[in-house]
Amino acid sequence: MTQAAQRPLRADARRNRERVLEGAREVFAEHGRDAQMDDVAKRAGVGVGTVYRHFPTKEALVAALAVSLFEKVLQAGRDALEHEDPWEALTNALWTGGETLSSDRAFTEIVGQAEVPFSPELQTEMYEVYSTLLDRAKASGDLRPDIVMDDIPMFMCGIGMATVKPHCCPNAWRRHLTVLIDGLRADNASGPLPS
Amino acid sequence: MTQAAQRPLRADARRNRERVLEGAREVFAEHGRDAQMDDVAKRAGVGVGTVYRHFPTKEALVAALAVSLFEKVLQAGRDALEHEDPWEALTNALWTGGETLSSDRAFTEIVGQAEVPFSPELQTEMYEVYSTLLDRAKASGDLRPDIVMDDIPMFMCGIGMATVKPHCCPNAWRRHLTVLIDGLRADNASGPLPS
Amino acid sequence: MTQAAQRPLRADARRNRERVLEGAREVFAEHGRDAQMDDVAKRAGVGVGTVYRHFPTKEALVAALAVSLFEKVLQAGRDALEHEDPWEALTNALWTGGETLSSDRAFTEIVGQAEVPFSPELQTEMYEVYSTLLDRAKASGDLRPDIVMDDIPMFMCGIGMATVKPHCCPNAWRRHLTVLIDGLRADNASGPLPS
Amino acid sequence: MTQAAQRPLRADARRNRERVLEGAREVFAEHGRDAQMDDVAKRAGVGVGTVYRHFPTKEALVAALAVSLFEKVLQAGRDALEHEDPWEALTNALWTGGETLSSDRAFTEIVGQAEVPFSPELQTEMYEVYSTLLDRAKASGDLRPDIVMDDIPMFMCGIGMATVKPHCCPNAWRRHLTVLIDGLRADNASGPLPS
DNA sequence: TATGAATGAGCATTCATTCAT
DNA sequence: GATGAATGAATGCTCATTCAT
Repeated sequence: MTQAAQRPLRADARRNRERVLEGAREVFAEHGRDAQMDDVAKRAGVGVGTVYRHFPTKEALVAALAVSLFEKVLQAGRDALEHEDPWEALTNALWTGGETLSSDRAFTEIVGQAEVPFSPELQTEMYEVYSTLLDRAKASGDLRPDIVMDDIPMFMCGIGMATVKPHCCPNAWRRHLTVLIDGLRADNASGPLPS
Repeated sequence: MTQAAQRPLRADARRNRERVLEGAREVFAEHGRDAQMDDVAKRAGVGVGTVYRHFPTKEALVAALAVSLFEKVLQAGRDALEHEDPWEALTNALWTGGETLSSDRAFTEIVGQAEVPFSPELQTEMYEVYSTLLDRAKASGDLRPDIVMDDIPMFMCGIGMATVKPHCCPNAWRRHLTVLIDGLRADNASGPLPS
Repeated sequence: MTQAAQRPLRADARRNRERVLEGAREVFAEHGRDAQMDDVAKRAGVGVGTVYRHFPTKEALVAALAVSLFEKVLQAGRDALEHEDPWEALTNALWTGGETLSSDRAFTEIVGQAEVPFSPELQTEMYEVYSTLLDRAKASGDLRPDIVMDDIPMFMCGIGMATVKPHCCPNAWRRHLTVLIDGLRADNASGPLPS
Repeated sequence: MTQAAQRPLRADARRNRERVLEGAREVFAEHGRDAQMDDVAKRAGVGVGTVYRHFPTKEALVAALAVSLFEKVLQAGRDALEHEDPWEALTNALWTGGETLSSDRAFTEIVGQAEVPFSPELQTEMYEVYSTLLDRAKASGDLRPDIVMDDIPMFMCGIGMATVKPHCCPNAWRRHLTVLIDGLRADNASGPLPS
């Protein structure tokens, strides 16, 4: 009942929340983290007040944006787990994740800043999914054995960086990732990674 | 004599300029490009006016910082040209350049933003030096033949990114570069780079 | 209805705009163009931000002030056109305009500086109204025939100047204008004006 | 002796003082009271320190400028006393004073600001000279009898104002003064001045 | 004594956030 | 709830003045 009474409102609110997030994505992609809340509101077609109703601070809005991207990368990992071949699975995750990141300048800006708070659940699942991918690829002998979970975001950020530079060809990140993946192969390792 | 009479003033001013640059380097490294001019002044132990005497705007100060790093990377390239072995030369340049970049969060912040105006001379020399390094390494068959000059800054930025993430171990960028370099070897190329 | 629903906001904003203009008028009258935006805000009883919402820069605020006075002077001219007697009409315009100018030190400050941008429409109407006044008074033989439109602001500024000098009696400008008007009579012309 | 020993220095210093004043005159004429001390120094070909050696504050420098003009106007009055004809004498003073003022935008700017402190001696002599001119012209029946000493600076400022407006013809102030002088004639007075 | 580099209070302007409508 | 006008702390920059050389 209460549910029934509230649903219309919630649908409205949810739609608004989405519009704000979408507007924020666009505006942050264009202007980086210097984008202004007023511009987000304008792009979303709502008043600033509405932005603040859904996200208490600018920081919270940025965090929400980060989470939404984080989740896409996580999903890329989950999907990749389906692949039989461990190396195929890992590289698939990296390519899909790269695609996501490269399409969103905001992400790099955001992750470039410290302290983006992802929920423990999200982090745990991320850790588990990607650890599994890494472990399998190590077990099959395809992946350098000393790669660790913490190296992954670092690689991903490199990709994001490739996206930011405006003079690069749109494939820049793909070149970057190609080299990186070749470097990840166990066979190609010139030696152990510094620890 | 006239020289001796003039030098003290200039020496003082030059010293102050250095102090400002050094202070700026520290402050920007700590707070990124949001660092405040007043803080730069405080760190340098001078008044804000002095900062502005040497650098007309915040933008100019940041640019000066970028140039000073750019020149270090260029120097790394020049030095590397001395090496007999082409592959040795290239990787040496990358390692030395990486060392420079990784020690300075500001650089990544700066390069992450578009429009850093380096002088044409600087850019030209940079291009020539690194092109030579690449060409030699390609000629000797060590480097993937389809690597181009434009890929270099992209790789470097990836390194910078590795430095920014605060939770990474101090060797993070070295792990990144190790993988990258292994991926650059002609022998390890799984295929051509997307163009 | 929709009107009624929207008006309150606009009415509020408009009221605030007026308060800002009024505050600015007072503060600029007191401190000249060196008056500070914060003081304008304080006098208007609003935050600085509100001042800036209505006038994007200090310059724009000053210009708005100038326009508002300019319009009063124009209105003085329009009203004067009603008078039958051409000389009566002209002197009336001058007296009324003088009254306006003398009450506002800011205007003199502003006009004393070059480059006050009045809209072409405003300037055109000003020109037409005062030219008519002059032509009529010349035609009736009351006014010196070689007076031209460009002389008018000059005379007016003289009045403004009389107002600025703080040691003058409040009637100073009236003494000034009295002499001036007597000098404008065709009968009193000792010779042609230098061109 | 001490005198003899100091004179060379004084000559130097006096020359510098003049250079500063001259530079200030030029710079204030160009940029009005917003002119900067550094610019004055540059124009005078000296360091700022030297400007400050001769004039303790910007205010003092501006005052000195005002005094120098004030003295020219005073001199114009003194010279005019030589004329036999009282009306000739008065108008001559006005024309010569006008010439001086009109050549110096700075003066208007300066006098436009309140509180320019002239020495009592200067003020007294000014008062005496011009009062004499006025009294003689009243006695001969040429000048409106209710003109008082305080009206003079006001008229002069009107002239200064005519000079400031950049779009006016160079003779603008002469037109203004012509009208004014015609208005000063006793015969042309339409009535008493408001008091 | 002259110089001009250094100083820092002061001011215009911005923008995240609040709150009356 | 939604709106956008209002708020004011924060920040880049200026310029009169000081002082080490």
